[in-house]
Amino acid sequence: MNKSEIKVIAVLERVGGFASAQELYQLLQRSGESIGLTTVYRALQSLVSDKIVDQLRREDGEAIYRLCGDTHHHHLVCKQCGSTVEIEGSAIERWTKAMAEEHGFREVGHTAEIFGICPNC
Amino acid sequence: MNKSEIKVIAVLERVGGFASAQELYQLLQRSGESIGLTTVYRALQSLVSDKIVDQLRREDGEAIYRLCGDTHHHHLVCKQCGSTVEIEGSAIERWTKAMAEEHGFREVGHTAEIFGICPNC
DNA sequence: CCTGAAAATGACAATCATTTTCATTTCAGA
DNA sequence: TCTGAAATGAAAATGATTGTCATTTTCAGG
Ligand SMILES: [Zn+2]
Ligand SMILES: [Zn+2]
Ligand SMILES: [Zn+2]
Ligand SMILES: [Zn+2]
Repeated sequence: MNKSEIKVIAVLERVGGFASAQELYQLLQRSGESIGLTTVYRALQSLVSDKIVDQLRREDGEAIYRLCGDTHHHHLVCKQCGSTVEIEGSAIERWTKAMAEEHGFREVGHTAEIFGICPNC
Repeated sequence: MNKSEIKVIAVLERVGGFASAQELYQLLQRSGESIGLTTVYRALQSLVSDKIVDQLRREDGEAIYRLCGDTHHHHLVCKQCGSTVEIEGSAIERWTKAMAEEHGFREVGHTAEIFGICPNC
């Protein structure tokens, strides 16, 4: 965990939700931090692989990031405005286990995401 | 529904699942069709807005497309050798519906994939 | 304090999917 | 046949993301 990653975490805390790398870069610039765009990207990559931030995609394909809670969860994402809800996924956990057992797979993990249009849109 | 859109639908039928615009373009070229990449993109845009084709995003942000109404299934993928098994996902369908209803989302779809290590590896 | 190796940084260039431009071709209808 | 709107596609532009590489910072051992 280096200096840049700390700065990125701090700005993500201020944002309190999803933001793109470019947006985070702008925010850091405006708040007087000296940090390059490349470094913002690198810090985000590192934080994602350490599971400290979540990465998703806007409808246009741009990556967006936010601090992630530590509990395992899944996402319900609005296709229009990008707002997300963290949802309960015990059904998926059971499904994963059942399918893995049925086909003899070990060390299984899964990805699951629901997308649709939210009540506000 | 013009000539290009028909060609794109035909190749999507042959593919039988998700494919990117670039992949569809390659396939059309190889099968001797004369069609430009720009036109493939335009046809896909039009088909998406007519709800004939579903659009979503790969993990890297590239857009992928499939015909609506394809028989829907999920994949169990080996992390080592890449072999895949198509698996049944009615549990996921129910989960999707329940979560969407609970949060007031409309027009929902989902992605779900299990990865692990297969019996041969 | 030094000192040098390793890690971090950031300006800049490269990549690549997607969109825009614009000149040309098609083609339905008068 | 004539005409204009729609379709087409090559080429250029766009924009997020990644790669490169020279420079700077960090820091453990002497
Ligand atoms: Zn999360
Ligand atoms: Zn919404
Ligand atoms: Zn395997
Ligand atoms: Zn399903």
